[in-house]
Amino acid sequence: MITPFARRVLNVLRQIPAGRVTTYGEVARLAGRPGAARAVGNIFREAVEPGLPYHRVIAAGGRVGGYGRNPHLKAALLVAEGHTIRRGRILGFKEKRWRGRTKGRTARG
DNA sequence: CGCCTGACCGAAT
DNA sequence: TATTCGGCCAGGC
Repeated sequence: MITPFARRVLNVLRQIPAGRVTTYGEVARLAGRPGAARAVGNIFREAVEPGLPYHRVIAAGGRVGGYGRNPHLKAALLVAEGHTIRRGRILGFKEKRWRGRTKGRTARG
């Protein structure tokens, strides 16, 4: 079902650069609904749009989270992008965490 | 509007 | 570190 919110959520999803990860809560926030992390997960679950980096959205604390009927696939895709997963968590999560900025600036600009 | 579910989050133990 | 519990929100009926 295409809803305005789902629309924005998928839009944010497209902004996530490869090699980085973000959380459901962050996506919800960027989509304009802070706290709707659960809803975001539901949207991904129903979303059928191909070509979107669903696997780059993980749970808080660096936990991999779910992935429909293929939770292992999510981990595999993340590892394939250069991440390291240990005990269901991404190592160096806070280092690779995407904050919603594709245009990283190193001071001054 | 109420009821239920879920790819969640944060705090407490 | 792992487990438990309450809160939060969107979607479908």
